[in-house]
Amino acid sequence: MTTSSEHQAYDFAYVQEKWLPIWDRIEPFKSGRVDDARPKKYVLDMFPYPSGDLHMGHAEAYALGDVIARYWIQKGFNVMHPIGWDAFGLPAENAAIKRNADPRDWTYENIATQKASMRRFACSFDWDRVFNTCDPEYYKWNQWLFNQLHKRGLAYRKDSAVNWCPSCQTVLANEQVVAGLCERCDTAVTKKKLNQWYFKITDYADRLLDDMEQLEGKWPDKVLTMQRNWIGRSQGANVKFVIEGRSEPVTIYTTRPDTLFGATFMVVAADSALAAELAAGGPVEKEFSDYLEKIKAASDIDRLATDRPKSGVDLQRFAINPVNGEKLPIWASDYVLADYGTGAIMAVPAHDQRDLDFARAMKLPVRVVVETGEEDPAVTGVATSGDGTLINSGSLNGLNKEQAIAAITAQLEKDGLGSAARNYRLRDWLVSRQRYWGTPIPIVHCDKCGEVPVPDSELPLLLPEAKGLDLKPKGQSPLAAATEWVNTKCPQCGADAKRDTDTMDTFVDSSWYYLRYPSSTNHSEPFNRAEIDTWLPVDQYVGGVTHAILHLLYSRFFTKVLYDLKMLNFTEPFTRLLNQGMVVMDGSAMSKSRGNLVRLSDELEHHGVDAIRLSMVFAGPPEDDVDWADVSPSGSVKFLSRAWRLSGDITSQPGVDFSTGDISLRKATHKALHDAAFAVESFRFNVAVARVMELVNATRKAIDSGCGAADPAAREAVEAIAIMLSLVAPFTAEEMWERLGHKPAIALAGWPTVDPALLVDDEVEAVIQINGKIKDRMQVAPSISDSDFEAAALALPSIIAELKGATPKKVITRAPKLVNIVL
RNA sequence: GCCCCCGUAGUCCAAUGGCAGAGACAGAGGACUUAAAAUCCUUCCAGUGUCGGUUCGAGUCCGACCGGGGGCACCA
Repeated sequence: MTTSSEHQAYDFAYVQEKWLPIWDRIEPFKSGRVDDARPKKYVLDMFPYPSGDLHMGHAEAYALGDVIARYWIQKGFNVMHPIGWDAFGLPAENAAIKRNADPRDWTYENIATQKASMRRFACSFDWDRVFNTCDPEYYKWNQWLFNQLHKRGLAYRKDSAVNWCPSCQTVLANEQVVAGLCERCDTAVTKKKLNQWYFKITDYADRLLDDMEQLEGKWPDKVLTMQRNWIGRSQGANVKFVIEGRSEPVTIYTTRPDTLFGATFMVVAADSALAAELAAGGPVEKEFSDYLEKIKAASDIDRLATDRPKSGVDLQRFAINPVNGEKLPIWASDYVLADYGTGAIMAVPAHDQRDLDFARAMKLPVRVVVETGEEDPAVTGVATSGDGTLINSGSLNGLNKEQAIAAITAQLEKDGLGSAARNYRLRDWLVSRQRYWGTPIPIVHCDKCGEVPVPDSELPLLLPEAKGLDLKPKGQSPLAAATEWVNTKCPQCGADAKRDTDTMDTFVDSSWYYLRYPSSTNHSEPFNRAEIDTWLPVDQYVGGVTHAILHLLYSRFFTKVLYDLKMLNFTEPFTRLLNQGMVVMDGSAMSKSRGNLVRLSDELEHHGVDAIRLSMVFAGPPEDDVDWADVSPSGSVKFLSRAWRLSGDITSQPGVDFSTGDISLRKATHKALHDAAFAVESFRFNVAVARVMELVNATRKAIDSGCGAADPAAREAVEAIAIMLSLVAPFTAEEMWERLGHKPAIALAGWPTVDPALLVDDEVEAVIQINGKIKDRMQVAPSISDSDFEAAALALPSIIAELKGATPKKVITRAPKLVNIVL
């Protein structure tokens, strides 16, 4: 075997091979031994989906997560940095269909591949805590949690028009429909009336919104905004309208009750039960059903077109406006949504653009009730939705919008005609899927007892073997064909019964996985309360912004449910969130079809693990996309070898007293340690790297033409460089550490204590300005007082000359950096 | 259409309201070398998208606009 001294050039391949087995033995990243007195830190990377080997995106994400985890370890924390696999889902199933194989085999093979790659990538994971969501030991608890939700009415079934992907042949959650397309395969999503399982996330809408206060400043604003928009709370009023010829009044929801006097017609959602009822038996029944057929045929894409002309059917029925007794014609149209509010609206064309568009198309009257000073909407075609003075509105006349809303809401409540109300854009979470590779829903359907949960003692309800099942999508779960599995006895009455054949959305799996890591081998409960209390909530979560709504919202929901079940003592799962950007090539996402795919394995082969990690971290702020075309992995190699070379130059012995070392290099070292720590804690990892580069440059210079290699300050500097580098380039750092005479592992060396005395400069260069323009500079002591500083500045010959005897109007002094003389 | 983020050298990016340049890539030159590579050193390059405002002082704060990116989108 070659020794490191024989390697006079930096050889990343040799260093990688050398240290991996040693680290395997030392296991520096095991967390949570019982006697561990260090304060805890839970650093979590979003777990990967095992869809092949790791790619460039993984490399970036795990490099960044590693900087954080390794930093806190160096700072003396007991860090848990676990990893697992989000292993259920469609890609495995599709791959299995294509190869006529078992999704299990494909999945576990990919997990093994990724795991090996992560080890080579030197991820600081605690390998003792690994689990996969497709392990029965894990999905058992999915089922257990499903039962908990079911028991409390938070998991329920209903008939509804659901999003249906004709290609995947499965239903999709609202969150999985992106611009009318299936998020997975980009097929246009259609609607289908089905009986499906839902989680009642809408019960938690207010808390999901209000608890975001806890996350302010700790999560990216962007994500908080996206979640707020997604939940979409709106404040308004419900108003009851009497319908001629119908015993029950119809309630409508509006955010503008102040415009009630301006309502000139009513619209009900064409696909609502109410519309069908109002049309039934009337003169327009045929016209209505034709219209309904037409809009059902339209895809979501058509529906999304903003300039689509308004359409509808006059139902020839009438509603009575409760405030003025006017008869309003009732129309059915698809521009009103059946599942928002009450599926019926009052139309105020003067002050709502959609209503105005409809009124103009159908030649319906427009009545202005809020004078905004703008032109008549009936003429311009532009609704005036802003504030103004109420007119044509009885007792509301003269009020502004806000006053009118308060007044009319109070009046309606008093008269029993309406009440203040809230609505949400958020819909309940559709969790059932008609596919094989997921957690079976633990419900038995019994003719006598109805929905009966599989008893906890019988969990996990194992997924039947894939062998012999046709996994091809056909609109019904493949599990339905597993007759032996489907046919069972009712757990309650013992009669013949059938199992539910749907599986759970894989987002159920990922909604609570972070709770499992502390207890990943616990067989008797999903997670252990004492361990949860020790480790949770997650201190730092790292992952892509693609999960800004779906995964993060669902996880927050689960946490709140579990809090209500008294299984947790916190209400937000992720204290801090960092969203890393994507790795792109020449400005666009990498893909095989684009021909701009960069293979991680090739990059690692050419430049080594450390250089790739360094390139990812140094490329820019972590939230920004990394354009691989802009980064220079060979530059990273160059820098690493420069740093590595320093470790071979040091001639002093380990343990030498640094305090006798060269003061200027010592100052540079302590400043770098201080600044790099600050940069890491504020997620400016690229800046932290720059600080290390600076110190490397300063140390090179000091050794070559300054204090020399034997000076204790040189050792102090190089040790600091190695420790700082260990966050980003663990192999190089470990090799440097050994060449410096230390034993592994540098990951546990500890961040050197910064001496505040060494952070103070002897002298600083101050700037003297006149009217904000720099006129002179001077060297001053950092501790100089404002008055001394000002006097010294005014005494400078150049300043005296410049002032020509004029008296300054004002002098702004910021010791020790700047004096600004205002004339 | 509404909301959010971002515009700094050829490129990627730094700069608690206080000297626009920390770091790097690319380029140029030099030292070393028979030469090259490697290494070391030196160096060119913008006044911060545009216009206005606040301020003693603005890349930084405010407003408008231009350009780029993202989210939501008939949610009454």
